[in-house]
Amino acid sequence: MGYLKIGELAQKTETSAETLRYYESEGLLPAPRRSDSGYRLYTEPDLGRVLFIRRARAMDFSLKEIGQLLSLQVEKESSTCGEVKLLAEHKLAAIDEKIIELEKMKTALKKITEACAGGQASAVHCTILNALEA
Amino acid sequence: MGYLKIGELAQKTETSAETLRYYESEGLLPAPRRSDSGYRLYTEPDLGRVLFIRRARAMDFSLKEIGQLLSLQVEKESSTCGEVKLLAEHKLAAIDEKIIELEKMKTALKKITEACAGGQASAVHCTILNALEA
DNA sequence: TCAAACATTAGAGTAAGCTATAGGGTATTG
DNA sequence: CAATACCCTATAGCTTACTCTAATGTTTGA
Repeated sequence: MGYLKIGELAQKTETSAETLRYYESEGLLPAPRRSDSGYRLYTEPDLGRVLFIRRARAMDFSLKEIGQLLSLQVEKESSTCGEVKLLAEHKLAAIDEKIIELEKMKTALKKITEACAGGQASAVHCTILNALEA
Repeated sequence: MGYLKIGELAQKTETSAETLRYYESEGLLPAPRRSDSGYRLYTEPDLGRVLFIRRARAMDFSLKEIGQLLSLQVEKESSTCGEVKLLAEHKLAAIDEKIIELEKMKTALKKITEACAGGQASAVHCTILNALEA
């Protein structure tokens, strides 16, 4: 009792069984106990770990980075808060860079799109095409 | 005279020869004339087309979308300005969505990062790990 | 003239994060 | 007991936009 089969864990974590096996193959999840018939049997801590992974994924951490976070987590006693914070700050900086890049794109694209009259007019004089050409 | 070999075109457009051949294979660039020895010979319009592709890439258009833009451009007479604008607006919306998502991530990550004391303290009570766990 | 720099092709490899398939065995429900 | 739903492994495929390799031919400059 208390064990979760892979499908149940998948449901609780809004992933798929394939993804969970994939995480295991990538070393993000420990190989769980098996039933006599070879089914994976997961426990509460496994559930927590998968939720951790999903949350970190939602924050755009890569699986590799999540692996680092997880090992820091596992070795909490010997890890420092600073190590964890450093990872988070790097990620924060990367996110910021992405946003800045996208804002630039947005501004440029908006400018040329707003200049475009649109409608049924022939594209011969379309300002968007012209902008991309010139 | 006036023809560019692939390396020259690559240099002028800040791409690589491989990338240009790849664009050709993907139908984004027309198959150019060849020299007697089989070398690709590019013309001015080809240069413009590659620059168009690079600028559109910089705006985050996918190669597929660029293909659409290019065919609209080629059939300017029969295309409407509206068609072009629609593509641009979709792209703009997609960029906006990405920005919003990243802003959310940023906010969440910033919050938990700022709460973290960092430093040499053991990670046992690290607020970042706790936030990801809970 | 001959080496270096450049060109050609077909095809494989890369990155990330899954997703799907084939060919099985197992558990549950009626 | 049978149908169905679930699980297993191993392997291949997907997506995007390149990037590289091997084996070979061509052009250019000293």
